[in-house]
Amino acid sequence: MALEHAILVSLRERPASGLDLDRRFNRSIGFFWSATHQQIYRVLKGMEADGWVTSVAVEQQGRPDKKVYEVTAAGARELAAWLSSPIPAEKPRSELAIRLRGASYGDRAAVLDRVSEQRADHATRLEHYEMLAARDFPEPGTLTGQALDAYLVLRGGIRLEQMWVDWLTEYLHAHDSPHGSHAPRDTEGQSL
Amino acid sequence: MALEHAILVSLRERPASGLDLDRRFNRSIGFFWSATHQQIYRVLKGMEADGWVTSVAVEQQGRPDKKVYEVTAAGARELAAWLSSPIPAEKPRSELAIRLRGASYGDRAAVLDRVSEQRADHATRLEHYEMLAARDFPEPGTLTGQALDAYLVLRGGIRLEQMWVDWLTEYLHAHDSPHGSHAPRDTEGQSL
DNA sequence: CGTATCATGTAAGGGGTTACATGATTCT
DNA sequence: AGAATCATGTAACCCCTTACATGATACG
Repeated sequence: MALEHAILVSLRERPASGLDLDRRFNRSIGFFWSATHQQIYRVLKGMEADGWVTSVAVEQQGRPDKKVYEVTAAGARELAAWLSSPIPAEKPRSELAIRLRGASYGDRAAVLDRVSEQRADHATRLEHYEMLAARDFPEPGTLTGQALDAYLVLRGGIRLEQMWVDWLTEYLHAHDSPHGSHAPRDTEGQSL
Repeated sequence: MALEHAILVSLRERPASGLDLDRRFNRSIGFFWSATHQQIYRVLKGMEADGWVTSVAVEQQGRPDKKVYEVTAAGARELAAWLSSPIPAEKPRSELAIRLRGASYGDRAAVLDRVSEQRADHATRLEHYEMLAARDFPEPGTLTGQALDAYLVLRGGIRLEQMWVDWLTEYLHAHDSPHGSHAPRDTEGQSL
């Protein structure tokens, strides 16, 4: 049930509507948790029924009204309790790893192409995260509290993307160079 | 639908019963995909109905019979097609990151304790993976085909655990030291 | 006028987890 | 006799995804 708590964190940082939250889940928070708008609206409804959040209809000019949610005292209590509760083991879920492992049971060249695409995606995301870090946190040494946490989570995103790029580079390199009887690839100009 | 294909990969490496697969999902394959035995049995039944696998009852001495599954030609075709198919974007799911991000809305000391536990877990897993790599792949440079893939996936597990240890170390250090003389140090052990 | 964006939903179904069930055999 | 392991399941539930729905206003 981490989505509820991710929403609580986001709403404590700043009140928001369902669509606002949807946008946030495509940005900072979404680096480590994803959610669709359907899910967000449904969960918000449940959270309001549980008394964790309240909503106020806000009129806008030239736009439909929106329901802006904020965290109640009960919601803040729930979040605090959750933050101190034991962390269940994270269960791995990487489809790409299965493909890497099973590559010899299909068209290896095709798999390597997919891996190259994937590496390019991760490299792009890595650049994006690094840009965000430089833009939003130019002086990390001075940060404290919530801003420091936000920065450190972004650092995690950078580390994770860097790991993917490194790993996939190792995979491609191991399959390209040593017994290089495969088709020549190396489309992406990637350093090693 | 990656579980079916993870099972196909595993069964192509070697035929197995449901419980065998369950054990494998706590080992090599499980480094990047987890599954409970209930799920495995249910999915195996569906796969047999679809004609992707067949089972043979095998008698054992002093133990109950077991149903050993192996991949059919249709299953092999399905796996090959899947391996060449586009890879959907991996959707992040890290409860720990949400806790890091939200730490200032609860008892920070308690959160830091949880993070320490988590770091210790990842460090233990890292050691375990490195032991497996040293034991099972003493000469990585000589590997090819399926064995090379298995090794490279294990390398990914090592990289991932290393990333967690480094990240959580950075987090703890940033919140421990009074003044962030911030030099996020990597332990990035470079590969072959 | 048609398309895009803002904003909030409903409905159906897939995938996964948790709890419980069953029956045999080996170990202490 | 009791516990642990081997081996295979059922049932209920929860979370999430995919597809579809609605109605407004802004843009070209």
